[in-house]
Amino acid sequence: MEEDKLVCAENCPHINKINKVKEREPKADEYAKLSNMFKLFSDETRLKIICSLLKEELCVCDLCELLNLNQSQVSHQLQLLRNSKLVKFRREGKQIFYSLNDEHVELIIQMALDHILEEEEKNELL
Amino acid sequence: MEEDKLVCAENCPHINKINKVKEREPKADEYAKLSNMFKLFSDETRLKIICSLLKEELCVCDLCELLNLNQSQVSHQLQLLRNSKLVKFRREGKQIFYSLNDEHVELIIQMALDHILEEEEKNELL
DNA sequence: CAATCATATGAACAAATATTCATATGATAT
DNA sequence: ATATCATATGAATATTTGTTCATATGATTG
Repeated sequence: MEEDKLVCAENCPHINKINKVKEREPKADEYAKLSNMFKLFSDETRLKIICSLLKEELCVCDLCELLNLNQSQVSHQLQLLRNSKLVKFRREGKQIFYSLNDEHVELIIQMALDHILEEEEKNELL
Repeated sequence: MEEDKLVCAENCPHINKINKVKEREPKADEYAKLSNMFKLFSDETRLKIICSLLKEELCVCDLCELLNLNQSQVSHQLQLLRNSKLVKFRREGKQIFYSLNDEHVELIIQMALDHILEEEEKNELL
């Protein structure tokens, strides 16, 4: 998987820069958790589910209807979101209502939207 | 890909909620851009590259050395980051120096780190 | 201008992820 | 207790994504 030989040993690697980065980079397990978190946002279906739950507590078939997805698809994705504690849920009779479990999610998405909007503005200046 | 029949048509879908969500959800192309953006953060190798560039402008073999990856791997991942304009680069002789192209990136990662830390705190309370 | 260095790229393969279909579960109503 | 409804889950398949290996490119140096 990983190589251990240097690519351009003599002149290239800028050791002081590298050390500077190493000093304050996230820890190994933080990288893992971060990428897992972003993985949840990286599938469009899941992202739509997340964004929907941002505004309202919804049951599974609300999500099916809203996003025009079949029930299995929604349930599978919700399972992933549940496993990583991104959503919480409560049963009410036969239905199960899902909602978001964290306030950071909205901020993260908002930040990413800001980024996208800025990109679009840049492109319009061409 | 997608189903068009309702799952539980009579009683279940909460139409007013659904409409409320629909009113202010991101547009189709925004969803696509958002998920593509998060996809870039979702691979651990790429995330490490991004986090490294957060602090310092680095050349390809700095990244190889720092992250213990082979050159091809790094270049391929950098290509993805370039294509979506997340990084910029400049040539200096034989070397090519990469750096981040956007300030939102740091905020997004910081936000996600905050989320993770909060999760950890919650778990310690058990 | 040939050799070398740093990086990029294409194609083949491997691994991870999403979707589907069939079926299971657990709650309610009859 | 049986039927039905809303949701969950397992396994098979399809799709996407990452890694590797071989090779190409473009700049520099002798």
